[in-house]
Amino acid sequence: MDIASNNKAIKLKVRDQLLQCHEMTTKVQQLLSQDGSDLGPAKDLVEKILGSISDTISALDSFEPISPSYLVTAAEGSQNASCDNDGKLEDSGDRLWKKSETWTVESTVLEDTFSWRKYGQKQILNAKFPRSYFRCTHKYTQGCKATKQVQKLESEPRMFSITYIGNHTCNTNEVTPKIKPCIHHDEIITDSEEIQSPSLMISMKEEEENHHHGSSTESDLQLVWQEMLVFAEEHHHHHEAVYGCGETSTSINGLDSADLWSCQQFSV
DNA sequence: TGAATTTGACCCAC
DNA sequence: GTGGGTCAAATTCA
Repeated sequence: MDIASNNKAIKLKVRDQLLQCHEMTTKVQQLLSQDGSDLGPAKDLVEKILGSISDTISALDSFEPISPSYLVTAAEGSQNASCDNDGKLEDSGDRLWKKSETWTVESTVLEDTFSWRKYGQKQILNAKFPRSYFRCTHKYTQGCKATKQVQKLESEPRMFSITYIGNHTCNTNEVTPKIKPCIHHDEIITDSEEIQSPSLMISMKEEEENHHHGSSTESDLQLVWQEMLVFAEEHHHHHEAVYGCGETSTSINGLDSADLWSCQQFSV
């Protein structure tokens, strides 16, 4: 494995660590919810931590598109079960792009740091809830190919299965964003009765693959983490515009749409 | 009035 | 033929 591939493996490892942090924080949140005493500030803090972790994961995913050769095993469920070296799928660049950069998040939190435009909704066979289709708002202005699909989980209607297809290639700094106040996770959570106990689980088979094949060590992990912190500090102002306040209300719209499912169609 | 969402129609892979 | 994904006109929203 070359240096670049090793760094990417380490980056995935870092994200895996973040996911574990998110899960542990979620458990703390559940414990706090069970406690009847006044722990409002603590709960708020936990929700902010969860939001920060989710943002970090999203930012980590979006900083650098992961090469198809590296994520050739990326898959999610039966839909992408054929993410092997199937020649039929690899003769098209677009299909290759899709099959190689697909991952799924199961979360009660629909928001992320990007701007999405809903372009369709379908009732899926044998599925209780419809699936919504979103594309990047900058698809036509910047040719960004990122899309996502959102569907409620039958087993846990409060949660959504969010499938991201492709990394963002858009540069939100090059467009004139609508200046809006910062939107924080706690505000979004507060705004929706659906959102009570954020729980994030990412299923990425390519991560498991790379865990096995990668040569990363704990010391490597610490070094990368320190580099990420330095990088984040150095680019704080830049990314604040991208991931903090500069973007439009992307997932808020998604949240509204998702809530409409339950309000208008399913009366959950 | 422009942007975003909805939804039926269409396309394509299986 | 069927089902999933996308398109685009109509509608709604801010």
